[in-house]
Amino acid sequence: MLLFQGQQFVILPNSEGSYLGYLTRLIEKNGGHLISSVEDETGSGLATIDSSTIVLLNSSFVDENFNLIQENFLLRELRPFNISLWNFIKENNLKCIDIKDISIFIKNKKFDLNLVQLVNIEGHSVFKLNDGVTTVQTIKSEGTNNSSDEKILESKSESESESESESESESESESESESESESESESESESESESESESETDIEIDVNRKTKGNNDRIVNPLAKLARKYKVEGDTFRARSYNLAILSIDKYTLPITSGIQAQKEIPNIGPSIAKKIQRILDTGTLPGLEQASEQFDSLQYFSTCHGVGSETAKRWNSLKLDSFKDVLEKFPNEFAVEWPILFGWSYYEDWQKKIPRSVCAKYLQIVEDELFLLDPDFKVELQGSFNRGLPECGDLDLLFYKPGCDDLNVLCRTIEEIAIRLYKKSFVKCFLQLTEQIEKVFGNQVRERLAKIRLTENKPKKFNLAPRIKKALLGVQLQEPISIEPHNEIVELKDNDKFMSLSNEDTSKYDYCRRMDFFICKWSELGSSRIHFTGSSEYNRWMRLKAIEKGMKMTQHGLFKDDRLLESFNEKKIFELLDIEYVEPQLRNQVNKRQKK
DNA sequence: TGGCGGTACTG
DNA sequence: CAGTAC
DNA sequence: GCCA
Repeated sequence: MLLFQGQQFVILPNSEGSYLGYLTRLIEKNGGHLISSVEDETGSGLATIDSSTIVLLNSSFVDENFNLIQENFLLRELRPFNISLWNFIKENNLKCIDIKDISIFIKNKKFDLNLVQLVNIEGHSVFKLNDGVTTVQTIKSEGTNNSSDEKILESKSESESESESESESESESESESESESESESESESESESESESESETDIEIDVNRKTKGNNDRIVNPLAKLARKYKVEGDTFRARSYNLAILSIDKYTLPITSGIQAQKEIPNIGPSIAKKIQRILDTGTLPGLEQASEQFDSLQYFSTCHGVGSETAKRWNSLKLDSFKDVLEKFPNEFAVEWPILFGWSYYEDWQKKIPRSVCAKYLQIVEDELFLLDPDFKVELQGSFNRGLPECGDLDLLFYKPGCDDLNVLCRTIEEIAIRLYKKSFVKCFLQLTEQIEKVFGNQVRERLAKIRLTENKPKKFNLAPRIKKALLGVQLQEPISIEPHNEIVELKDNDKFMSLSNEDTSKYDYCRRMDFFICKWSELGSSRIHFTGSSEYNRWMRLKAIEKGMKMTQHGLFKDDRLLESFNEKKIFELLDIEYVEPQLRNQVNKRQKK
């Protein structure tokens, strides 16, 4: 008698991509029947599902207390026709388990649901915010079926798990006091954030800001200045300009004079006010045009991973205008910092945004490999994905293991995972070296060096880190993805194309992506999640709050006088800082109205 | 006038 | 230490 | 660059 004989399973959000191949084969080998996702829109596939079907949930949607998390993300990964499947599951109370728990049955050689913890999928919508308002914030990526989305999401959430119930309840108590303090601006109604979520661009990337509003002719020159200062390495000045721009965007009235702007808009001081007046008078700013040539040069170089403002300025002042130029005139510039070679090789790929629907595929691959290595380990997508953005610049993966604070185990694991995935050709390159990584990857570094004829100068002596707390990688899917990113990028000059490792076939979109592995101790899960979810602006703002209160906030926790106050419980950290807890989706920009 | 987030990795 | 990146 |  086979283990899963006669038992039906369905994998959510999907089992496609063959990355779950290992598990599906395992199940089928043991006599289980796997319902492939319902592939037609008629819903007829539902007929094959009955109340005894077991739902296998992708582990990234299950938290340590076996509650469903990130239901909105789950729904987004489901195809439109599978939304009804999800409805069916909820209505009929189908049993859900974490897909990783399949291993428990295998281990015990027994299929018995008592062996595992069922996942609680009721009443755990992330749309439940602290203020008790059910926020249906739909991210406007592919808006095919918003209506059905919302219907499901309105399921109210009274049954909270006890683990978070205390923090919930007390933040509720003070929520009403603040409701009137901020009247007009953006927060008013959530539905509105869907229609113009464009305003929530990251502070770094207002390059692609849309033209809107009267104040745009003022903002554009300022944005240019911000980018200019950024590539010049004057980050504080650049940041000031960006903050000013965000403030102008929030200011709904037309700007008629510099003085007015300085008086009424925050983050605008005498200098920017003067520039605004100049723009109002003449339509532009002096110096922008003639500076643009230098700007192009600096931008061209510093777009490459590993090249920052200082290197870019140095190369620019040496009158170099391409990487090849640098190579020919100053070959030693490359002899030392080999990661730059990969930045050069994937120059264009690494600028391409990743549609969030694709991100899940990348996660899946890592998850499957991690499961084989240690099924107790967890990995989560952080960064812009976690904040719900429709496109991500890179993928930030946070690894941890419940109960494990051992840095050696954690470091070793991400290193091993990365190496295994390199052998499977998913990982294309590493940006640091350890002894182990050098063994498999060293030759490719040497190959890149040989490509620019530097092999002789620097035989094969690399600095090897004893262990790595984070792994910076380039990764690539085997099968092309049929979704095209559409952001603008800085193009590699023809002279420099000979180093490119991008796929020649531009009809396929299997770009190389930047992926970062991070680890955190179990005891630091909360502060790490805050840190890696970002955004960077949000982190800055939060850490500033900590400073104001005489505390210090890092990815390792919240401290006062070097004493740890809290690092595990995310909500508690917010509480200690007197900040209202907000879901990751609302951390794309700083929310001016913190309460209490 | 000093401060601007705090940490990890490389050479 | 400076430089770069997260 | 702006702000405390």
